Amino acid sequence: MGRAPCCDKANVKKGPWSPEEDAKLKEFIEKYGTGGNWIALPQKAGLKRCGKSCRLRWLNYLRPNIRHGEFSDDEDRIICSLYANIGSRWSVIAAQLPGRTDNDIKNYWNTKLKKKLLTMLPSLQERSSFFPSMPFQPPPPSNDHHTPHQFLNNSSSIYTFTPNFMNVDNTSCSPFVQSPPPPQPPANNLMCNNNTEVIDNCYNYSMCNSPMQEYYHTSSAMKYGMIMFGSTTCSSSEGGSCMSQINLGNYNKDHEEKQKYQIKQEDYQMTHHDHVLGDQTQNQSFMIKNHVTPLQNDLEEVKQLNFSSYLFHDGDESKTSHYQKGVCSYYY
DNA sequence: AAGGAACTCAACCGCCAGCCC
DNA sequence: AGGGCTGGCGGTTGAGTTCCT
Repeated sequence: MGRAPCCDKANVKKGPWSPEEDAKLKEFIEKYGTGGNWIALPQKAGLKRCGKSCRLRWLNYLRPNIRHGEFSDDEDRIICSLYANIGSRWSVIAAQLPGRTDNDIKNYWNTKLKKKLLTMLPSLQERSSFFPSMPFQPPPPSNDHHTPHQFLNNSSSIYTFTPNFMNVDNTSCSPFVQSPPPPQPPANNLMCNNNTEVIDNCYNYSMCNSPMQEYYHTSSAMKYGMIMFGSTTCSSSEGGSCMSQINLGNYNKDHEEKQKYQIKQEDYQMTHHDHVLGDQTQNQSFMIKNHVTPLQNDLEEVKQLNFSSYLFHDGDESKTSHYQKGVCSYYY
């Protein structure tokens, strides 16, 4: 048995709304409210429309304080930041942009903002988990032990990507910012202390023992099918393989936190594997990040999200490989 | 000027969670 | 407890518009 239709499809009008219909709907809702029942509303209002259609028209177009038109730079930043962190949760994103509808934001992202970012970072289009439709290819195996610096030196340009739009010095920046040449890795490879506070506040770079920055490299990094997203979490490492350096300790220490975000062990592992960076990560700390951003701190809804969606925001997890979902950072 | 391509965005579709009986 | 109903949501569509050649 099929699903019961929400209305009599044969007797409802579809397509664009006329000014008369808009006026009818607006007048009715302003007078009587929705009555908590959209399905019954069109009949009461004298509209030959599906209740869902009325709801959509009201929410996306007729209700007061709706803003249409150009998005500001600030709005761009918020959208990018949230998208990078939580993916296509348009209603959650819209909740942070007064007057904007989820539909507007979705359209804006799909038609303009995504392209805008691509323009800023052309080779991103080549291969990126950022765009799930892009095929992912594991990087070639590597026997050398490049330091990140050496690795990055092979490149023509280096980008820092911070979806929360904060530079390491806490100044605001655009999503993709060409970075200065990376400083030399610290001699002791110690990236950051294990202070939980650092984990909880990834912006406090000053707490790290050594300079740390995340880089997004247009040719080399993308060649490896990676994109580094988000704010940072620190970790330390003392050699060993990439996999063995996966720093789960900080999260494991905080069982409550782990539970809160429903972190799964496999979620960590999928992002940290030799296939992504090979031995190039041997001397660097490398771990999945908890995307704690100031914005999120204001967002109870965001906090409730499954942790994996913070890390892998490509939508349908059942259709994508773990590697495609890889969202990672590397530090030195 | 015309025709095709590309883009925009309002609207629709169908799934899902939660509520109610 | 469970089935039906509804609202909410994200993905997709397609008509209208703009751009390009």
